Amino acid sequence: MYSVLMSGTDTAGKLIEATQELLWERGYVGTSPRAIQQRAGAGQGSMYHHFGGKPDLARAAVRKSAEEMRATADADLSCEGSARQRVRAYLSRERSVLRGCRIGGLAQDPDVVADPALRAPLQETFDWLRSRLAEVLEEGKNGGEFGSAFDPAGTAATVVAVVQGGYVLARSAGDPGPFHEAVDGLLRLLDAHAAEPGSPA
Amino acid sequence: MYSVLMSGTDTAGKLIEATQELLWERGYVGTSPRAIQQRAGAGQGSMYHHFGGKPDLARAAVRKSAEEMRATADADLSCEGSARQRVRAYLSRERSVLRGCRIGGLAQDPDVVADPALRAPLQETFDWLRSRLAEVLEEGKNGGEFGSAFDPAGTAATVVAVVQGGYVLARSAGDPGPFHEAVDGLLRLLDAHAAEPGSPA
DNA sequence: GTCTATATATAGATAGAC
DNA sequence: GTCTATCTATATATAGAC
Repeated sequence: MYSVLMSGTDTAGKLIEATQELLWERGYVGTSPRAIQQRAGAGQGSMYHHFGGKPDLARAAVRKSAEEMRATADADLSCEGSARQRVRAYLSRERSVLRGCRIGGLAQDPDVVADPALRAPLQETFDWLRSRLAEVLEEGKNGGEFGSAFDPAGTAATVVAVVQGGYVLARSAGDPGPFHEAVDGLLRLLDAHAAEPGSPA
Repeated sequence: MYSVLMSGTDTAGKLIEATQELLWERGYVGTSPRAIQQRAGAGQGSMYHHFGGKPDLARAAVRKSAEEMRATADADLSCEGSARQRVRAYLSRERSVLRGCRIGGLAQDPDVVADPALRAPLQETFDWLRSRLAEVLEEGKNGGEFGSAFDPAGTAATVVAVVQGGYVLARSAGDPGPFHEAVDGLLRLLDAHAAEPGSPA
């Protein structure tokens, strides 16, 4: 198995990176081996030497994208500040909204959800993200940032869904606006759950 | 132009309905004219007699699906009850969660967002839905259901995003669970915005 | 209106030379 | 490891008979 830790300077690495890009832009069904080879600057022979075919290459590319996405999210959620500030940092990070989510976008593809090896990185990424957000929100609740009725796990699922759904609304509108409206609406709802001023910090 | 009001008993209607189903199941890129003809029980000649080709047929099918989706949502949001009850009715309606949204799912398809005539029904549907939800929430706020800091328009965008994102999480997990967790988390956040008991009904 | 024949391009992969 | 040739199936459509 090709190590995901290598950078894309060798042929196999370039093929993986080209596949990552194309899966993001065109989805799995819309990505052809030919397009991958052209973008990677590699020939047919190279691709089928290093990988068993399109599904095999796609599995490597999706795993790598999932790892990168987790690292990015973890950086936001592990920064300095209160739980509320860290969730806000995650939600307000600059994104190329109209491109959508590299991982979430693949969930629409029937051939991806039908192949356990292709779907697994999606499931693992969102499971991890929800649980990491729940952890942060739980810390905030324990620290007195939220009231006693506040539900960290449920709220974590809502936060992730707003981001993924925001992408859908933005792409449908051809405009990043709806993404930001959905996120801002969520942040206001979260503020309403804030504990009374003067609660334990 | 083929009237969207006719039922699918004639050939053109059957072609449109077959296309609606396939777009939902396989997306635009993943749907071939051949598959449409087979599902509709129509031949090549029929399809190209009634429609100019795949894009033309897809435009008719997407417009029809969008109309149907708006009618369904409007039924929930126009029912009896408080604003909170109507939004809850919309969010808690029974859905085939793992199939995803017929309209939102198409936003992932690059050929859909690139074609203004194909993307327009998506944009119009979500614009309408957000504005209809904002209307309901505004009525609720005016009726004293929510506090003065409550933002109907922002919350409406959040509600729509949670549903669309919930589909993404569920399909990624191969399990409807995450959809319902995201929706439940949202409903709890909304409850936190409730006005004090005793406010004007 | 519907059918069959035909046409070009691409998808996705294998074989074997170098 | 990489290249070129080759292969079968499908995508997407046009032409013209009936």
